[in-house]
Formats: sequence, C-alpha cells, structure tokens
Amino acid sequence: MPRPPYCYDYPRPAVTTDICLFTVIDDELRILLIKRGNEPFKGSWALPGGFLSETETLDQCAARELKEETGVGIAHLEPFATFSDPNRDPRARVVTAAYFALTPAGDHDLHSGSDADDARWHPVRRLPKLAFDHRDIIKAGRQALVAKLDREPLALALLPPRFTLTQIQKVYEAVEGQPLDKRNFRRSILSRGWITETGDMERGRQRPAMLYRRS
Amino acid sequence: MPRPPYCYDYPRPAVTTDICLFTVIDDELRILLIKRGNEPFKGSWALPGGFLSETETLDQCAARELKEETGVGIAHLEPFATFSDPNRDPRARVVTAAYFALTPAGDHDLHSGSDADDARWHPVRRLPKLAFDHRDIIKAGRQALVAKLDREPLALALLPPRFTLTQIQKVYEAVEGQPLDKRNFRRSILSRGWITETGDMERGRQRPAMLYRRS
DNA sequence: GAGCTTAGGTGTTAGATCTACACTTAAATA
DNA sequence: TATTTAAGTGTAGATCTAACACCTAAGCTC
Repeated sequence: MPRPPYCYDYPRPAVTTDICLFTVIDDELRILLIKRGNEPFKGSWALPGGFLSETETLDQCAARELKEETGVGIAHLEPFATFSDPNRDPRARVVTAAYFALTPAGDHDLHSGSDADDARWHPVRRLPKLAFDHRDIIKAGRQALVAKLDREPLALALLPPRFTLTQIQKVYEAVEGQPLDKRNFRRSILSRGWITETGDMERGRQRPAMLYRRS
Repeated sequence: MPRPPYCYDYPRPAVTTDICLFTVIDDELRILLIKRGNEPFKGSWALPGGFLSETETLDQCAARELKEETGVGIAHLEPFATFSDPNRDPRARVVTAAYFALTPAGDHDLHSGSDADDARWHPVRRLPKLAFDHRDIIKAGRQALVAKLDREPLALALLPPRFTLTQIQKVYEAVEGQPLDKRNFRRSILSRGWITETGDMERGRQRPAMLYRRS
C-alpha cells in the first residue's frame, strides 16, 4: 500500500510511559522513585518508565518497564493521563502516557536500571526534588488513585493475598489520608462483596483476627 | 546540550488525537463522524482528529483539529484514553490520544477537511461502518461521558446558555439511555447548585417554563 | 496464674437521602 | 369556551450514612 505523504510529513515525538508505582509501608502511601544518574536532572528523583517500542502497546510498555525496575509482577496497572507539554523534556519532544500501579508492601527486588543510581520508596507526603514534570504526574496519579479506590477493589492490589480487616482499613486511611470509623468501615467494605472470610485466623500479639481474601 | 543516543535510538510512532464530539439532537445522543475520502478505509466513517504538531500539547491539538472540522468553539473537551495497538493503523505506527467533546445542538458550520467527503451527526445507537479502531474509541468515549455526567455539570455543555428543566432532563435521558422521574430529577439537579433561575420564562405552545442558566 | 496490655469484634439511633407515585395549572390553539 | 400540551409541585416508606463505647481473646510480665 502506498504511504500517503501527509501521514509522514509530521515531526514525530518520542513516546514514553511513566509509572507511579504505589505501595503502603508503615501505614503510609509511598511511591517508587529512581535517582537519575545522568543529565538532565542528574541527582534528582524520577518515575520509572521508558520508551515505547515498535511492537508493543502502551500497556505492555508500562508493564515491561516496571518489571525491569522492580522484578515483580504488579497487581494492578492502568493509565490515567498523558503529558505532552512540548518543553517537558529539555532534550527532545517527548509525549508520555502516565500509569498508576499498585503492589503489596514487601519483598521487592528493586534494582537500578542502567541510568539510575538508586531506587527507593518515598512517602508521597514528603517528596524529594523531582525531574521533569514528574511532580505534576504524581499529583495527578494520587488523585486518580483516590478517586478509584471507592469504586473498585483497588485496595486488594495493595495487600497480600490474605489480610485482616484492620489491614485493609489502614490501606484506605493511608491513601485517603484520614482516619475512618472502624464499625462503619467494616460494614461498608463487607457489603461490597469484594472480600470473603477464609476461616483462618491470624495469630499475633493479641486477640486473633479473621483473615480475608479476594472474593 | 548533547542528545544522549538512547533517547533517539527508539523508533518513533506518529501521534494523533481523535475526538468524539457529542451533541444531543432530537432527544438522541449523536456523534460527529467524517466520511473518509482516501484509503485506507475509503468510504468508511471516522472520528475527526489529526496529527500532533511540534509546538502544541495534545489538548491544543484536539482543540485545533476540532475547530478546523466544525468551525465552532467547543464547550467542553477532555482526554479519556489512549489507543496504541501497533497495528491499529495499517499505514504506520500511530498512537492516538482520544478526547471527548461536547457542544450544544444547533448551528454548526460543518465543513469537510481535505480528505473527507462529508461530515454528519450519527446517532450513537446506530453507527455506520467505522475506520480503524474508531468503534472501540467511541464505545470508551460514551462510557467516559456517562461516568462523568453524574459528577460534573457536563450536561450544561450540551445545552444553550439558557434552558428549561425539561431540556436538561432530556439531555440526561439521551446520554444515559433511560427515562428519569421528573420530580426526582428536578429535586436532584437543583440540589447540586450547578444551575440558577434566570427569572425569565420561555414562551412556547404551552404553559411557560422557567429558564435556567449555569450558576 | 493473675493482672495488664493490645488489638479484635460488635449494634443502635437519628438524620439524610433515595424512590415511587398523580394531580393541578398556565398558556396556546381550535 | 373547550381542548391540548407541557409545567410544576409533595409525601411516605425504605435505604443509607454518621456518630458513638464497650466487651473479648490472646500474649506478655511479674
């Protein structure tokens, strides 16, 4: 098929994905950031992400980049916005599709990529100096997460396979940033049908708690 | 500043915007489609849209393309998804940012672009043969519209500056595709504070109705 | 093993919101 | 003046929401 010239005359931007990978550690919402080892913004922190390859969708690109960074399967990954200011990257025109991702706290094999010094979980309320427009992206990502948490069982992606009602309540409190009433929360979360009793109890320092799982 | 080679080694997709421009005509939700005059998909209908230029954001690109197609300012325009299947356009790799737009029914100066035969308002429940993945895009756009209509005063973007309660109810019924109870609808819409009485009445064939406007 | 510590687990009430439902009114027209 | 058409209005029952406090089961300490 002939390639109509109008289709190719346009300058093409580079296309990337950037991922806001959230987790809850110490009852606090945190995000994975990578310290940049190269200019521009050398020494600043940045979101994980990378360039779209020729044969993959943006979803696949985000999943691949995330796997390369964290070495784990991610419980939830979805796009929430695009960022396309012509000057957002001083090197070149780069349009990025921003994703948010969720993973349970715990055993991540964080390993720096080729252009990164370090990877760390940063509390979203105390962010360091960020590269590019990544502060804006994180702000939008948090808003998207908060907005969805009430309508979809996203909290399950921030928890291990079996968890107590107190644990899931703490996830909601960490994401929403406010305490919730225990009895009202339990009534509400159980009425949604997202979770089921396992029958097993968690034995800890106090009275045992019922373990729940995804329905 | 030197351009790091990793930044340019990647093949770059073309980037476009596609716009689902909705309106309500004859109590029916309709979408603007353009008949394609060129291959591929010659004779099929397609969403208005076009290529991102070097100096504009995706928002600006969508607004510009829409203005070129319809000749009117648009009351509401926002992105809702991206589509990036590597084979979605048979000519080349094209990633598109999909927008939905809203405009009051009425006097649009629809004019075909260079590669279009015709532009028409199609009822969303009876769509013709569509080019590319535009059927998927429209489906996602409708869902985005329905989801937002309840939370934000989007219906005002589908109405003239002054309107009656019956008119706004018909907009909701057209978008949601189901009839609504008149008294409950009125109580609900008035309690949101989005609209205010003008004090003027609309004179028609029957008892006059109060005209409202955006608060 | 008794007492302390810690988190788990449980109900009710008042207020607000939602849903279903039918008749009267004001103007235009015939 | 009678008819047609859409405008406008209220209530009762059910459901949902928000506020609120005490008892229980286990581990730990002495």
